[in-house]
Amino acid sequence: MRRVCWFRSDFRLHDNHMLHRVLKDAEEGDEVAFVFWLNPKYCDPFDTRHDYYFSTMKRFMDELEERDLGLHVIVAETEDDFVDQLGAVGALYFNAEYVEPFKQRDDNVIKLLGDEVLVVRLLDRHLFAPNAFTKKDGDPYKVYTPFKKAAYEEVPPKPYEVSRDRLKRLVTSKNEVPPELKKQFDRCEREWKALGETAAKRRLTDFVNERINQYDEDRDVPSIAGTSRLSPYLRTGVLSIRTVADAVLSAPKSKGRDTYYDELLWREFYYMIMVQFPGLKDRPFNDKYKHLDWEDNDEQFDRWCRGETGYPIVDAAMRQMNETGWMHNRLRMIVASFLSKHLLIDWRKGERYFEQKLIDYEAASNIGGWQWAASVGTDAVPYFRIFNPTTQSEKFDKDGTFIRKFVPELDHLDAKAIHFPDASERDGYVDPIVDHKEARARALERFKDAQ
DNA sequence: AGTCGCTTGGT
DNA sequence: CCAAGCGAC
Repeated sequence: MRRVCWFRSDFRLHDNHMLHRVLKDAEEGDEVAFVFWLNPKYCDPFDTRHDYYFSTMKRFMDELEERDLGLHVIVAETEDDFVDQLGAVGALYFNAEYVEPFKQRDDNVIKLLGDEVLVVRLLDRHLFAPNAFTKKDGDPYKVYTPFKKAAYEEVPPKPYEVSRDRLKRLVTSKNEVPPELKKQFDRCEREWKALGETAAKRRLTDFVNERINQYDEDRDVPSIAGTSRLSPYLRTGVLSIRTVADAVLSAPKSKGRDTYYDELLWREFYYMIMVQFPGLKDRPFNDKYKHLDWEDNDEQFDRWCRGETGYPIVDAAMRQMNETGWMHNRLRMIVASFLSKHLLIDWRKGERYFEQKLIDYEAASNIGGWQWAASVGTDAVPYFRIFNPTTQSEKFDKDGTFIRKFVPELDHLDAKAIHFPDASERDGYVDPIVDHKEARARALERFKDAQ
């Protein structure tokens, strides 16, 4: 039998549910093929996240080749065409996606394959199934804390073993780089550091050994590497969430460790919410804010995107994302609060801008985070908790180290002035596009109207 | 996973 | 002046 493993965002050989399972199922005389569907539709416009994704894929293919394995790449724009090009399939294996449009795509492919083909769709990208926890009445949780309590009762799954030797014996596919893929590889210009499985595991080990104990405090300071910085690996599947959880829970108990594990559970929570309540990319969880009167100000939105709001911490954060494809989490909260409260611009525009730019974009986490910051989500920040960007800056970027890095025109200012330079100190920098006090009052009023 | 404005009690 | 405490948003 020909067993096909369909790689999507899971560029790794270790702890891969799909690979573990196919090796378990394969019998004498079977062959295993690795396939990848390249859909040119999703490659334009080619932004930083594409650069990161395809650079990661290239690295993965190099690693496969070293082991005498390879990826059969299919170029197709429709599910029909993809299934046609799959060739003979006895069984199809893949790690499940639960969020649209990917779930629908997978459903369509399964349908086209017909009843003759064994389809094995596996939980891999998360620790727990999206329906693993429900309240006593059977409804899904809508509030994080009780969800977390339920999740703490459960032991997360251990990493899945994948035998390299058995892979080598069974896998017959070889690397192929059709012109369309070559084109994407050629468009990659960035020098990404630390791509691939080995680098990812090293970063995990380093975080768990050296930094996790201080995570609860250090994670809020954008100028230091206090966070795990594992999200790009989780996004591309270079690192498995089980491997992460296993390493974290094996570390000595500490406040930092528990806080970090809670962050993994926030990731589980938001994905569970997205599965249980479809459509949240386009509508707020809280119906009350369905018709909130957002400002339609393209100029201010563009200024926010470019990092030219005149609030140094906001601009530094946006420039970090524009330049590197990643933004520190404390800053994600600050810029999201600024867009949705100070500018009163629809959170969906910000969510989509993040989608375009972030190399670690996960729909559920991003949408959950945006709805949280904009106060329109489940278990969101109350609308009257409005971040003061200057206060946040003074608190978490005390001496302005982070601002100096991404807004060099302010580097000459001292640690006091840099958080919000006054008119005489703004030479070469933009004036603030809104007044904090006025903007705050306007947001309070607007949200109050919707109560 | 807030901030503001006010009071109180200190210099 | 300023820190700490508090209720309100």
